[in-house]
Amino acid sequence: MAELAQVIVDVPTMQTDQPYTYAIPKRLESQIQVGMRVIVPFGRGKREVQGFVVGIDQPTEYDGTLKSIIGLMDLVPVVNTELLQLSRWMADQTYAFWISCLYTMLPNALKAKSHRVVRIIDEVDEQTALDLFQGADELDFERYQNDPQIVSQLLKLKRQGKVSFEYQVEDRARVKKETAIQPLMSFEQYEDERVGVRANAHAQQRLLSYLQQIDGQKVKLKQAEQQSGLKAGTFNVGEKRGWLKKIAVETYRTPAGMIPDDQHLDSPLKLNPDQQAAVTKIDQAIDQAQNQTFLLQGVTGSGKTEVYLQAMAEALKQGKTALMLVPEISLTPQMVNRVRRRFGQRVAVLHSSLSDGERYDEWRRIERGEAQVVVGARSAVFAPLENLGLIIMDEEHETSYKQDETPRYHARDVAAWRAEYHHAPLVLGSATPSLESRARALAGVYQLLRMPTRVNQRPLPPVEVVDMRPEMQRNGETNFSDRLLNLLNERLQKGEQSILMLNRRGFSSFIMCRDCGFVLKCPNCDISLTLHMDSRTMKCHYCGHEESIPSICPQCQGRHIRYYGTGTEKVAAELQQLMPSARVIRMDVDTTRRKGMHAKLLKEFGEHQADILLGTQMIAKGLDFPNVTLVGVLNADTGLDLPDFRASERTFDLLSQVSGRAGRADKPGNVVIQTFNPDNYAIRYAQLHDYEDFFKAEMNIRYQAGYPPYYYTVRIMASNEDERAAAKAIYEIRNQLSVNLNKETVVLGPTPRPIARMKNRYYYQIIVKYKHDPKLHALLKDIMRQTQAKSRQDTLVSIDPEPQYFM
DNA sequence: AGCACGCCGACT
DNA sequence: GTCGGCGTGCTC
Repeated sequence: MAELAQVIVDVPTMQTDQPYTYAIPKRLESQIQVGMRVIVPFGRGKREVQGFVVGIDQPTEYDGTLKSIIGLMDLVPVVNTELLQLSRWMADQTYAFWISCLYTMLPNALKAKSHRVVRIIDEVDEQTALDLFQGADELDFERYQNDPQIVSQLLKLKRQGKVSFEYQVEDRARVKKETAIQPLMSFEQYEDERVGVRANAHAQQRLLSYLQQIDGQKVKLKQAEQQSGLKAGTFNVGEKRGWLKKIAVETYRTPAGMIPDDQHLDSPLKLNPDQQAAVTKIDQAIDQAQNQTFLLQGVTGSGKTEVYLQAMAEALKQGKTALMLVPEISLTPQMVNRVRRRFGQRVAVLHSSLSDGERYDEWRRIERGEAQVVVGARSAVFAPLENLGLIIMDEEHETSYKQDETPRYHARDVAAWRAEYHHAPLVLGSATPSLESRARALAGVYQLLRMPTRVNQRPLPPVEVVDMRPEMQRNGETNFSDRLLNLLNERLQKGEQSILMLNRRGFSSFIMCRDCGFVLKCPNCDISLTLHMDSRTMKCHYCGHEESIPSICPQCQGRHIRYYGTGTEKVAAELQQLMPSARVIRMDVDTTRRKGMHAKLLKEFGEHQADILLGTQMIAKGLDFPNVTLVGVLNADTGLDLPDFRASERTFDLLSQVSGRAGRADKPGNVVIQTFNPDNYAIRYAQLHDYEDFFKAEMNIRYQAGYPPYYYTVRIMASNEDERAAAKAIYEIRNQLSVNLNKETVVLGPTPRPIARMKNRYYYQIIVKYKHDPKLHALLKDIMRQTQAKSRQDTLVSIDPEPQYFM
């Protein structure tokens, strides 16, 4: 019988990042399983925390007295063997705490919420009893913890032994219940009941017939009302007469408007030879349970999605499950519905816009095996699918697959791990693969599948690059070249639509004093504040600091404050002036913040309620509007000057993506790219739709400079409120790194981060570039351990393997 | 993280 | 003398 359990406790620190051994009380022995959440006492006080059972009856070195597990949070493990193993691996790879990795894999609803409660255990004088406790015998500590006076009073009472602090761990995972009716009689009994009902009580007669019809089955009340056409009141009468009873049944919160229609599924489309070749290869790997990684490189419009769908169908046919990852930004209703119409009820969708409850429901459907196809963004890579037969990652080059907070995992690596575990193929799809992946395909590590032609045989639209420098000289400061304006007007007359994209990467609108050059900066961070016209405030994008727009320069008291930079609002205003009759939909973080707004705006545009869709990067992906024949990029190069070796790659990707957006149906399209760097190679090759030559040029640059994919990289960051302490910490780390590493390994820095101060903390960083350095991993883990332990002087050290940005 | 233990200054 | 400040180290 099980006696000991190894538990990872919910205390995310380096010192507690290890299993703790607990005794299993008799009453739990038969129920407890690895992967369940438990409540355990932890620490000297009466603290209770949530933890995960990661082992049962494993040998332990610990020989102190063991505490006992208090209770189980789950009836069934929430983490299966695979995911438990994965979490362990992920913690190791990302230098994160095991507990953080476990929580990252699970829906938020399973996170513990612990409550501190202060309870009176001895006589307290009446005054305090009234003032503090308002006559009750306990109070919620969380509500008063920010009031130092009350806290000190409570602590005093505690020292006197009159109150105790207790913990309650609360499970937030709520299962939604719905009312259903349960028939209580047999067909014949209902027939007998008819006698006692007046003949003109039609509703009751109909209820009896309905109850006979459903033949003892439970039916949800809402559904019963619909099916029978009876009112809720009639069912109440039925309850009183003892014909039926109302019960609560478990149900799922189906996200609004997403109810899949059952039997009217789409059939697979006919494939062209390229698609067919790709599907055949992938199917083969599924059938033979081969852990092969494919790089599916297909130009925009080459029909990658159809390849995914048919490959997933094959996995299902084999009785396996399939996982499809897409960037959050392309998880549009259009895309989701396409999958739903192919696989119907077997699909679960994991959006970021789901509420915690909805997400938990979808997760449970997957976990119970009710859904065999999962579509979702980054974190869906942890979907608890069993028997995985295929993993697909669309737009594999997207940077959003890497989480930029701990645990800093890359969904591609997790997907690769899971594919290996399940002996399943992994398909990475993109029109513009990351250099890393394409290089691996070149080396034969991945199998390259190409789809160079578009499904509709239509050539990619011609791309015009407009040099904005002469435009500015001619027309003064403007966001619109004459050429673009002409084309826009032309579309407007023809009743066709246009998309305008504003590249906002590393870019924001700010204000500056024309007299003295003063720029309003955040008091906590080293960056200028961004102008937000909708709320008429200046905001900091890093810490959220907000203040009003000054009308007088705080430095020289001058009155010539000017707005600089370009936001969608400003462009929309200019557009309105230049083309008064055009109807414009603006799409950016401000207009889409509210839930459902994103979809609503797109729907409006799709219904041609507007002529021009103006937006930021978020409009670049996955949209497919047949009536759009013009795509304009207002400022192609704002990302090019950033101190980031991937800047060119990102610009190329972005321009390639938008270029595919025009003229997909039977109308020819135009693409206009406005830029101040018309000769830049990223822009040139994007204009020519030439990935191959871009790849070659960029690889050459990476080779020269020693960047990925020729080198691996790790970023080490140290931060502190005190700048000197942060600097000191990073130099100490630098010293540790100078020993023991390979000759080929390069340590860059330390340097202050490009944004050196954020949220009132100073940041320093080191970048390590290496090809093969077996000692580095252990050394970095060591650095983590030491820096966290070292009397935790408010210095935070974090390690980011393969950072997406160096800034 | 959160708590106890422990060692120093300023109060009933 | 003690109350209570925070620095230090431990949590099965």
